[in-house]
Amino acid sequence: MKSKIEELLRLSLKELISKHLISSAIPNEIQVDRPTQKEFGDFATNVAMPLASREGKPPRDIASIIVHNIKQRHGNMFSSIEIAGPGFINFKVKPEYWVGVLGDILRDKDAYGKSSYGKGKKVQIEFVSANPTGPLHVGHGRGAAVGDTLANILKITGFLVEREYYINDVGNQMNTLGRSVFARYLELCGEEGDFPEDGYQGDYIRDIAADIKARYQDELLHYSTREAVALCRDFASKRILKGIREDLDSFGIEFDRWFSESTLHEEGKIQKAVDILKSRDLIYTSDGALWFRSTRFGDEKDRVVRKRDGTLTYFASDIAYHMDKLERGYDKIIDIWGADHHGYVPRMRAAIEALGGDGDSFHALLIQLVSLERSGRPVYMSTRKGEFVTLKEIIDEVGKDAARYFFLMRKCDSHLVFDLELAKKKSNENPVFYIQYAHARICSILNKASKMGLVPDIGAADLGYVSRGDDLALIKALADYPSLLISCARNLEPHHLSFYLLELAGLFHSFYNKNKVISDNRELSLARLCLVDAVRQVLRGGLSIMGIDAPEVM
RNA sequence: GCGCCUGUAGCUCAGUUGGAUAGAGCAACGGACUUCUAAUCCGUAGGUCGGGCGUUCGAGUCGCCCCAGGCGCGCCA
Repeated sequence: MKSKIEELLRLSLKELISKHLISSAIPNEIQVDRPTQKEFGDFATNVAMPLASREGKPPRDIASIIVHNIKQRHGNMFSSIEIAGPGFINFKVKPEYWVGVLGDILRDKDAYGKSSYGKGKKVQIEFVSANPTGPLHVGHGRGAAVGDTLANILKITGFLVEREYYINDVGNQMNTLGRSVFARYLELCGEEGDFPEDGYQGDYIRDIAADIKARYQDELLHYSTREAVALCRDFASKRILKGIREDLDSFGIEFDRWFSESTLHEEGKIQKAVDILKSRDLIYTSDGALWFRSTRFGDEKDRVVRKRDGTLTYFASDIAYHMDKLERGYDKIIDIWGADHHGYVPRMRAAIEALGGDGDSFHALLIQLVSLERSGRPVYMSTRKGEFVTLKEIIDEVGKDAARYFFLMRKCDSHLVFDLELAKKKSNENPVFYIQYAHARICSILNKASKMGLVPDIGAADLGYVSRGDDLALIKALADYPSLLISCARNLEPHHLSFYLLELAGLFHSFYNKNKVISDNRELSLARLCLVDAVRQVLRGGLSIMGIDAPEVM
């Protein structure tokens, strides 16, 4: 509905310009809002105000020209169009037009909410990308939920989306992993195992070592340390990666591509990237190391890509990785990182620009910390000791649905407090439950109705029965859904969806308590069945975008 | 010291990219089940939007300066 108003305004302005009633160009973004005050109508626009300053006329005069034109062209759609305050134009849409939304929803089914906002542009979204050195923990869970949901939102708003997981399977941390496992293995063999200072502490390391022991017995004792560590490293990373895949699977997340860092080395892509930068005079040698001139692109200092000892930095791989992304021709590249990597953004952006990419098409979404609570009391975690709470533990305790919702109920750059007890509650305090319950309630109504021979049928229903009061309020909320998704996509902010669904569920619960859907009035019942069926569809669709089930019975 | 994020009701947070009188939920109090799911709903209260200055028709939103908290600032990953 909102985009329809925008379209009308655009057409109207176009005509006014061609008739020379307005001389400036159409603003590229016409702003239409839902006003906070009910008296102001259903929609409001401020177009007249920015235009006024360019036209050198009072805003209210401009507004009146626009209003006159729209009344002429599309007057039958509105019950009133008024000019208010400094120059707002307020629209009140006729109920007949509002109820049409129900038809859209029931006809389009799961496609309701779809739009062509993204114009088929290719978007790559890389998320989770945890090193295969340990299981996924809570923080990864938040990144996973955000990334997956954002991908779904971008898809439904008309982008072509690819999801990717980047595996850091090269570098020091992998050797540390190998040494850690080998040390535990030696312990199991009754040997002196000097556990590395910087080793991985978690119990999972012992478990992996035990598996190696079970499979190889004492064999590794006869290997050189180097060979043994390498075996442990490969065994462990494979095992851990398998675990990560399983965790993501049970979290409902699938990737289109698992991109291994080692392939960059094998295919010489890092060298290639460095050579390209070198040819553009963006690489220089200093103190025996190779530096990238990231300051040329706004970074605060230049960055090392090859250390004095000849080994490459993590950043070097990342440059090559993003060069690979650029070569794949995406219109938008989204990386989801932990907020502790924020210092990394300028240099990554610099690298992209240096390689000829558009810095503005690169977006690094930073995900803030998650802290766990249990009924308001903090659950302490220490990564250093390996005492972190894993994603698997969370899913096992509160379930996939609650976990996903909780990870999405704050905007990314806010700290998130995840209360495990709240997530398990079956009451209106728990937002997931509240939304799912609304859905189940509707299913129950539809079920009962169908036993009475009543089914929602948009062709047969007289929607005049739902064009007032609580019914109309619900319809207006449903009509917001498509533009809400666009707004999520535009700002890369999936959390709005969780708020929207909560609000819609609240409106429904309130409606439910005041009004009977199935009543003696057959016409009213049929119309309301269409209404609640539409609510059910939007709830289900929204939840599915968030990766949350919509149970029919609870 | 420099940079990024955060600061909105007692608590947890929204605020649609500068719009009209700043909103939810929880907690508290009082009510509603002979009902399509009471696992729900209705009503009542709460504010110097951290502070200050500026930009303009208009600021929670933008700029600058402070204050508080978090996180970064490696030839670590």
